[in-house]
Amino acid sequence: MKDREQRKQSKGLFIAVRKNYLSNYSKKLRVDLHEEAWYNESVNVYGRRMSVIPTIKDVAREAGVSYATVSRALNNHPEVSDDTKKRIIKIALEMGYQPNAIAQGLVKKETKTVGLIIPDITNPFFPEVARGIEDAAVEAGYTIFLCNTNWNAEREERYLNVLMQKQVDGLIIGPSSEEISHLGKILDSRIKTVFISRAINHANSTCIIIDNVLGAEQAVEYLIERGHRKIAFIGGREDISTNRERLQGYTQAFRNNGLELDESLVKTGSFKRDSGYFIMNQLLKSDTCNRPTAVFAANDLLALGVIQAVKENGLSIPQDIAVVGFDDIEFASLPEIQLTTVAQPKYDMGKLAFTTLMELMRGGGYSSGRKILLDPVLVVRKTG
Amino acid sequence: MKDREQRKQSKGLFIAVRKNYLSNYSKKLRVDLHEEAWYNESVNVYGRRMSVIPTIKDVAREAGVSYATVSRALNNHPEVSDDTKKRIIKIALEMGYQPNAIAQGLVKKETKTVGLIIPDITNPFFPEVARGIEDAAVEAGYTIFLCNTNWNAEREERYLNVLMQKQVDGLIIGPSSEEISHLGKILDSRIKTVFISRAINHANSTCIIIDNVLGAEQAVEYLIERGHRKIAFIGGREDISTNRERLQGYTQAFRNNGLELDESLVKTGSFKRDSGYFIMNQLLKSDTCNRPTAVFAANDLLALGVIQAVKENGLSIPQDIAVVGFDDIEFASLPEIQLTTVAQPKYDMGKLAFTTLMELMRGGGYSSGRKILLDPVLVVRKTG
DNA sequence: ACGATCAATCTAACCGTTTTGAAGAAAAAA
DNA sequence: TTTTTTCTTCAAAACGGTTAGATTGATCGT
Repeated sequence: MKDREQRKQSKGLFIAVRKNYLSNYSKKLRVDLHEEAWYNESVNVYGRRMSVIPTIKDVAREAGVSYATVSRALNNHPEVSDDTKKRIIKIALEMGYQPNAIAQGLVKKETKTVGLIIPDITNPFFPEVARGIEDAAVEAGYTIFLCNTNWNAEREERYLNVLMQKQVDGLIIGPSSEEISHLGKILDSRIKTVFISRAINHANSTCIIIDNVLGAEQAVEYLIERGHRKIAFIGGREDISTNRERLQGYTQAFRNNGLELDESLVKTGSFKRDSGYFIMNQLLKSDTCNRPTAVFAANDLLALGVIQAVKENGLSIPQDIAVVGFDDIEFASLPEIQLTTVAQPKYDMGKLAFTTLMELMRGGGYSSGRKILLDPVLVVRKTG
Repeated sequence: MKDREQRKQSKGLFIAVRKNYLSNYSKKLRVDLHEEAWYNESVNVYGRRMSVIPTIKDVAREAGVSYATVSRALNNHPEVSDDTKKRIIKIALEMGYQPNAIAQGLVKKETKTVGLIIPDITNPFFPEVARGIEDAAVEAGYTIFLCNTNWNAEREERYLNVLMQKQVDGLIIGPSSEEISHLGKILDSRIKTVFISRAINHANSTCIIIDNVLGAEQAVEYLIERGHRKIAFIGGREDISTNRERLQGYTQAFRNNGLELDESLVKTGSFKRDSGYFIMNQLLKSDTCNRPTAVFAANDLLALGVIQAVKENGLSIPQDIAVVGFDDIEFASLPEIQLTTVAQPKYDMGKLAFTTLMELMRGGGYSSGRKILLDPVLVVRKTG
C-alpha cells in the first residue's frame, strides 16, 4: 500500500521533471528531485539535448520490481500477474524504454538480422529482388544488412566475415565470383544461407535461380525462328555460372536447330552497360563482312549498351540487328526501348528467397540443399 | 597428449547431448562437459556438419592464458608481450576464432553499424546514392542496415525504432514524409543522423541536399528561354519538401521572367513512373486547347512516364512537347531517351553523407545542424 | 640484500538482457 | 493449526566480450 503510494508520488515528480525538459536543469537537480529515477531525462551535452537511454533496470526501479519481472512482463510471459504486467508496461512506455537488441542478441543467440550480399546494386535487377526480400523480412521482424560487393570477390569474403561476426541469423547471397572456397566455410557453419541469381556447386547449398539455360535457349530459338543465323552472344563475366548457363542455352538452341555456331561471335566482358557497348562496337568494327544479324545479350544492361553501339554505327534495330536481353528490368519496357528480353520474377524471387531462408532458420537444417528453379518468360517487344 | 584424448572423448559426449537437444537435456550436463575444450570441433547435427564457434575463452584455454590477455593480444594492446601476442594470434587463427561483434557492441556501446532509410530503392537514384554510402562505410569499417520504406511513414517510424533498438551508431535518412514528429525523437537521441535528398526543418538536423529550388529554376528558365510559355509541373508527393522546393523553383522561374503561371498546369501525384504517365495522360485528354508545350517533371521517373504518355498520344518530343526531368538517373542518358534533366552528384552525395556522419559520430555533437547544399547541373539532351 | 620500479598477466566488474532455480506469500487442503 | 499447492516474484547465472585495478616476478639502483 505504502509502496504504491510512494510510487505514485515519485511518478508525479517524474512528470514535473519532464515538463522542465527544455529549460535549464542539471543532472544534480534532477537527482535531488527524484532520488533514483533520473534516467530517461535529457542531459545537456555541449548545449545539445541528449536523452539518457533507460534500461530494463531503470524501469524495474521505477516499478519497484526486479528486472527479471520487467523482462517477463514486457515479453508477455504468463507467470507475471496481469496487474503487474499492465503497470510495468505503462511505466516502460512512459519512460520511452526500448529494449537493447544487442543485449537480447547476446543472450538469445539470435539477432533477427540477415545479410544480403549482392554484386551490383545499381543493376536494377537487384534492387527489385532486394525489395522483395525486404518486404518479406519486415513482415517477419528481420532487418537486413546491405552488402554490395561491386563484383569484387575479396570484398565479398570480407563481408562474409563481418556478417559472421555480427552474428546474422541468415544470409542471402548473389555470389560475385565462381571461387567459392570462402563460401564453403559459411555453408558448414550454423548460418543458414540461400543463394540467389546464381547456383553454387555445393551439396548443402540452397539456391533460388531462374532456369538460365532454358531462358537463353528460348531467346535464341526465337531469334532463329525469325530467320537469324548469325547470332552473337555478348556475355558478362566468363567465370560466372549465370553467364556460362546462358551461353549454354545459346549453344543448345543452335544445336537443337542443327545449326553451327560461329565462335567468333561469342564475346564476354562484365555485366555492365559500357561493356556491352564496348564489345558491340568491336564486333561491328572489326569484321564487317561477318557482322551478326542478331545479338543475345546476357543481361539487359549489356543489351542496352549493345543497342547504343548499334545505333551509333548507323544501323537500325531490329531491321539490321535484332537484340534480346535477359532480366526484364523495369526500363526494358520503356516505349523508347521496348527491349525483347527474358523476364525473371524478380520481386517474387526476393520474397521466395527470404521465406525459404526463414524455413531453413526455423527448420534446424533439415531442408538444406534444395535447388529451386524458376521459369523464365520470353517477353517479345520491339528489339528482336 | 592426454588432454587431446580427453577432448575427443568429450566431443563424443557432446554429440550425444546435441542429439537429445530438443528433448530432455539439462544445463547441468552441459556444464559438466564444458570443462574441456570441445570448441571449434565440427559436430554432426541432423546429419549435417556444423562447427561449434570458438569463443575468446576457448582460445584462452588453448593458449593457457586468461581471456583478458587474449582480448588484449587480438586488439594489439601494448601491454602484452610480443611473444604471447604472436602465439595467441596464431592459435586464434588456427581455431578460426571470430570475435563476436554483438558482445563487443554490448560492452563498447558501439556497433559499427549505421542505418540507411530510403523511400524507394527501385528508383535508380537511391541505389546510386547507396553505393556511395556503402563504399565509404566499408572503408571506415561500418556495415549498413538497408531500410526501404516504400514511401510509408509508418514503416519509416517502425524502422526508426528497430534501428534504435539495434543500437546503430548513426543514421542516414531520406525521409518519406514531411511528418517528422517521430524524427524529432531521433534528433534528440544519441544517434547521429544525416538527412539526404530532403532537408528536415529542425535546428539540429544535418542535411545534405541538392539545391532543389535552383535546379528547378534553371530547368524551367531553360524552357522559357526556348520559347515555352505553357509549362506544366508534374510533381511527386505534394507534402514532401523536395517536391515543394522544385515547385518553388518552377514558380520562381516564371516570376523572374515576368510571366504568369497557369495553376491548372501544376499537378502532383507520387514519385513514380506510372504517376507521371497517368497525370500526363489526364493533362492531355482533359483540355486539349490548354495543352502545355513543355513539362518539367519533379524527377526522372515521372519524366519517363510523361514521355510515354506524350508518345502514346501521338505527339512528338520535343517538337510538340518538351520534357525536362530531375536527378539524372543512369537511364536518362540512354540514346533512346536522351532526357534533359537536372543532375545530382548521386554517388558523391552518398560518400559525403557517410563522411559527414562519421564526423558527427566522432565529434560528439559539435557540428550538428549543418545544411550542405550541393549544386545542381542542368544536363541538356534531346527531350527539351 | 632490500625495497622500488616495471612489464606481463590475471581477477573481477561490467555492458543489458533472458532464464533457471529458489523463495515468499497467499490460498487450499488436511 | 499445519501442511501442501499455487501463484508471484526475486536473486543470480549466463551470453562473449573489454577494461580497470590487483598481483606477480623480474630487473634495478643502492
